[in-house]
Amino acid sequence: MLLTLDFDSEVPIYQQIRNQIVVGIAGGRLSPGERLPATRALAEDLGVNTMTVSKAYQLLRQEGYVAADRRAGVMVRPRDAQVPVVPEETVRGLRLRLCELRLAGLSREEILRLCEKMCDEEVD
Amino acid sequence: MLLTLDFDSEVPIYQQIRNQIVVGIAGGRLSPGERLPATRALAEDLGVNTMTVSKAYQLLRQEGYVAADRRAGVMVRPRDAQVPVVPEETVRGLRLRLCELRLAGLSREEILRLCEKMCDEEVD
DNA sequence: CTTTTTGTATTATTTATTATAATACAGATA
DNA sequence: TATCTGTATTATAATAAATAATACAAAAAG
Repeated sequence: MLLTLDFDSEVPIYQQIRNQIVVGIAGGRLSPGERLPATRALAEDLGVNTMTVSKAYQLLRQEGYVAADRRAGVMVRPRDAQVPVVPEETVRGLRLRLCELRLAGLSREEILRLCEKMCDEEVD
Repeated sequence: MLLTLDFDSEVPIYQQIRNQIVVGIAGGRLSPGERLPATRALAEDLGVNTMTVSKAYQLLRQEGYVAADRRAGVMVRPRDAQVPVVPEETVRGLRLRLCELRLAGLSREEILRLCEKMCDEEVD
């Protein structure tokens, strides 16, 4: 998994890391059970502080996307362990983006086609 | 238009104001050409600083969602003045939310149904 | 047993962002 | 003239984000 950071972005680094890992898992580029890079290794790789990566990992753990094991590091949550709750922020965020697309002039059908396309990107 | 602020949220207040106005425009609760509340009035109404509202308005203006006129205040962008460019952040944000729904266990069809429902909320 | 690696906690510091407060100004309106 | 409009200004406070250096417990490898 290749992570690309945008240091000019308003989005905090730890959030960028968290977001890209979420997209990576959903897209199948990170498989259930697969190990994520060690905190220090990823930090050095990205050129950021150890605690910044740690904060991203803790966030992912809290949200149930990964499981942190002291012995084996951080790994992608196995397929059987489901997270049934849909965060309210996810729903609100989705609505916001759909509204933005609407106001950018896209039709209902164009928007839904885009959503379909994105859903199909997620091959696992 | 009723704005509801969450002061405990991680999302900045000016961003919350901006987001809710965007959703309000797309949902037809704010019509093209309609005037938004005066900066000071909305600030007092929400119990926040004048500049916080001003920052939200400036953001909306930069993004092309509203037009600020010194004489008449801030109004929703008329229907004819289109904004053809889809912000990269919008696309990235949409993908992220779809991925989160996927990882929350929703099927492709459930997600698309949700998107359809949200698109139909936007009645204008 | 020693060394290494794991995530993470700690403490301090720096920087950037966010929000507020009190004024003020230009332009338009009544 | 007085009163709106958005916004610029300056200062200040509070919070968040990121870094730095160190440390600790737990597990694995040598």
